[in-house]
Amino acid sequence: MSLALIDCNNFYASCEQLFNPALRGSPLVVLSNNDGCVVARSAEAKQLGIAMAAPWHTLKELATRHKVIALSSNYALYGDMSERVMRVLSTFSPVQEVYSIDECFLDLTGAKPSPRACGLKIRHTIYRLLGLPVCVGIASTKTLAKLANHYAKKREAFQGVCDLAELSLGEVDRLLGETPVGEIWGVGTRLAERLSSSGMRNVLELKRAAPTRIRTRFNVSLERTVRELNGERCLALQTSHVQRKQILCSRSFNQLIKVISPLEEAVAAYATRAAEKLRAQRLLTTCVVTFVRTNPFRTDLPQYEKSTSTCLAATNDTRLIAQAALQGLRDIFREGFGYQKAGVILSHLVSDHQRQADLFEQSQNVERSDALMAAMDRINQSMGSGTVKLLAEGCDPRWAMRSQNRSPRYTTRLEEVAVATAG
DNA sequence: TCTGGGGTCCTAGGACCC
DNA sequence: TCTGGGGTCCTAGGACCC
Repeated sequence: MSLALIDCNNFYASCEQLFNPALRGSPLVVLSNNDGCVVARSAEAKQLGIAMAAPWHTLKELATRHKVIALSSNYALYGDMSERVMRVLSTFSPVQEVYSIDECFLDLTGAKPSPRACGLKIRHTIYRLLGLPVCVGIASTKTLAKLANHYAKKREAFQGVCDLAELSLGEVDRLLGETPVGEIWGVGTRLAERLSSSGMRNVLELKRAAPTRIRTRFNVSLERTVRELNGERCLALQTSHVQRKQILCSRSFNQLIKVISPLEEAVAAYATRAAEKLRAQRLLTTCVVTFVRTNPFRTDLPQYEKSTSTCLAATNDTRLIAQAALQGLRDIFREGFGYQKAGVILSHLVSDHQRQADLFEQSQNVERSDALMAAMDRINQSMGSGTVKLLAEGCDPRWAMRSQNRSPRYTTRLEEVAVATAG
């Protein structure tokens, strides 16, 4: 079996450079919501030693010195480019798992003339059609394909496509021996530390560990990882659309909030967004969680964190969901803290065609609710998000996040569309 | 002094991913 | 001053049952 992992290089940064070629060749970073952390870096920014997820405010001096360009994230643009990439990739194999916004697995078993040749063609095609660079890792399991992709990116000799099956066992083990254990998919900083102190510092050392022993000393997930490193498939491809288990909407504020009224506006707005996502996925929720927290980095200030959940008869009505979320907020709000973040989680989701008749609810009400929600969604889709909204969201959201340097939504807003110009 | 054993379900929290 | 958002899975521990 040949599983391929296709991953776009520096995806967000590459998207920005695609629509604004003047950005090419400069160190470029894309920032998270609220312009908080670095979430993508161009090759030049990586060379400066800028780490993934580094807080932007700690990099200001370095950035000024090296003229680093920082853009706010533009998810409308990245989401649209992602769809195009996935559509092109789907033509190379009937078996595709879209794993994240910038990567997918393809089953290239039996590809002619070889899986690696197919990988090279994929790379060439995506660049020709969409202008985005991708790398391809190929192996017999997902965990190994992820590693192969890492080698395809890091080692020039592979020319962007690495099929571990084309290497000898000795060559593979030499590569694994040179790779820190933290590079493995599923091994984060905590596990890497624990593995290191148990004498497993590189991938080869973990590969040679006894799976059952790993299970007792660590956990079942790491046992699967060890088996996958040895070519035993434990993680299946998720080719069909899997139903979400929860929908979350939360944001940090641009300043600490001390009183409840702006929190209420924010929670009403998050509940509204979450309900929109719920309807878009044709789901109903039966449990609404509201949470708030202070800024954990401000050790000089008193800390508070609390969540609460409310059960509902299955619904997708923004009004009911917002009402439940706001009631939750009033239950957990405490005076005397500076709140930095709030959020709404919808869980215990069910499909909207298995709505259970509520004895106390007249079906008429459900129909009217459905019609109202559909009308709101239509208006907001055609005339812009927030055209129709709950009064509870407020009209002047001073708590809204920063996004000071977002590029135009070149591909999804007519008034911001990219136009090719001569010269 | 010695206080069953085996099972299920739920929740909170941790760790990880991109 | 400024430290993301949206997910998943696993585990431990408590409550409860017979």
